Amino acid sequence: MVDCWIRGIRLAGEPMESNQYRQVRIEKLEKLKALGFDPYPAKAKRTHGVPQVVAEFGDRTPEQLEAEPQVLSVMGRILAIREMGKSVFAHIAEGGQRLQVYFKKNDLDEADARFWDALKLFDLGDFISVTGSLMRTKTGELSVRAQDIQFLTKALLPLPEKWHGLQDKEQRIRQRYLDLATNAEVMDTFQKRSRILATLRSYMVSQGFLEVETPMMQPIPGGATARPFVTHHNALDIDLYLRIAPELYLKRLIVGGFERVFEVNRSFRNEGISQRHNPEFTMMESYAAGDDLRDVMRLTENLFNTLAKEVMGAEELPYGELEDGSPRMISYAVPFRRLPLKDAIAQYGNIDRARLEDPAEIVKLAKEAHVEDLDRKLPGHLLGDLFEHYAEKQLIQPTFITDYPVEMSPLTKELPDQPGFVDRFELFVAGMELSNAYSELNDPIVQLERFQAQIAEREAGNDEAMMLDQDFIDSLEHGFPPCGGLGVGIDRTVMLMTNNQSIRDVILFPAMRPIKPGVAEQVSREAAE
RNA sequence: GGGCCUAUAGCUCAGUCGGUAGAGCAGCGGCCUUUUAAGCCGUUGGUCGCAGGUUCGAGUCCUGCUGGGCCCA
Repeated sequence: MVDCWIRGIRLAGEPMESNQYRQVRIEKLEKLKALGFDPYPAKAKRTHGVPQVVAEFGDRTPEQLEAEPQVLSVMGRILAIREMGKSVFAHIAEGGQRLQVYFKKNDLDEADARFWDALKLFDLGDFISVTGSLMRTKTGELSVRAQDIQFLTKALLPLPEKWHGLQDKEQRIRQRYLDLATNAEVMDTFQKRSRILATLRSYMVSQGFLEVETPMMQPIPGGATARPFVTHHNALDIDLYLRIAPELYLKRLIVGGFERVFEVNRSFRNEGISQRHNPEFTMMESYAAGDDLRDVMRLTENLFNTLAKEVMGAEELPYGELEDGSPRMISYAVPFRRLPLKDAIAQYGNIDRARLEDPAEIVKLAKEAHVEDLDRKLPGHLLGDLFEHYAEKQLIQPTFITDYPVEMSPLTKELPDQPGFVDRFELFVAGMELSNAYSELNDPIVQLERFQAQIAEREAGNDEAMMLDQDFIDSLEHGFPPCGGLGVGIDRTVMLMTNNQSIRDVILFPAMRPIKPGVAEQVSREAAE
């Protein structure tokens, strides 16, 4: 059978390399057993985690460690072993941090030399727990001087190279565990991602929002213009769509009387994969009754400012490089710049602002910009295309783009003084759309008209246009108060904060093509039987 | 969808003009009781992504396929 991988998971195939490494390690495993070690015990002896040891004792001097001995037990995966006759140095890692262990033959307990013999059976990748006192070597490195060893797990397959780590981009994603185990900056990115999410949640809660959960499988996908994934519920015998946004359900909660809610979870869009797009991605959406777009802007800029300061420790963070190779700095100082969409096109496209008021001129400009599907699109759509073409990539410092055409925004309240345009912003940073927010449309009659315009678009061939959700309209008819809604792309936020240029660097298991599609189908069929 | 690049040992990478497949790390056998990309001596390990073609001879040239990366509409 051939190997078959889906999103990094090997579904079926030959046993992993039956090579010399595996064979040798199985023999060592047997020898460990013969010495009386359980190669896979259930519980590790541990008084401290490695990060904890580094944090608590990292600044102790050799004298302090001698005057006040710290005896502790730590567990970790062996990442390096340096044998020196009757001394052995090793680095163990846990939680993304390393600690040196010093095994000196005379220091080890057990007169029968069991530990010393076992040491020779350790491989890179094995887990051990070590008990001993903290010391500093003569080069000053904090180390555990081992007296007692507990063997925890035998690894049968080798880790990637210790110095370069795993480089092959494909393999790093398909076998993310090896990437995490050997590339410290990868572990760091994902630890920061976790802290960003925790900080985001506490910030939203501090602003009076309640976290809620709404369906990820929806009978009518809504809240965005995108092609959905379809799945099937057997017992109900209905097709369901993986949600493209939680919006319409969160709004129902506002109708129900929740005042401020937010949700952080995955949405799914059946579109291409790129450096900035993964078919499933994480979004935070929030709805605040009584707020308008100005309130949402303040919420948003303070959110990013808080993330930068609390997680990364600075208001100004590097993202990518300038042409001369120096880091490009992004400032999250508030307030962020505000710029209406048409002004952005005029400014960055070097276009006479007056032309953007004339539909015929807009079509002409769109032709010059080589916009696709020109005849199918309304002037409002073309403005969106022109913005993408001329302005988007140049919006480096955080900028709220405002005053969007209504055609691009079926769920947003119209601006009273600007017919055809709505009270919406998108936040751009480093040329990326980070966030999208509306003064929510709460007039059920206008909302129904907007849906009908969407249906007309769908019939004209735009399969990303919205479907009619009558229950959502019904909910609006029961009274939906003025409301400020916000969506924040979490993956892209993590990219910015951690200075990663690809969304795949901030998603643990991004979508990937199976290596053998034919076999994948066969395997899943067999599994289903 | 189009263009460019890429796939060689478990990992990181060389491989010249087409002429017997290489190094470092890792592994294995030794030496070494404060090393840290430890060092020293010896040594195992290859379906050169897959399938064709050209050639006396292909890792190398050509075609197709597959996976991955980058750029463009």
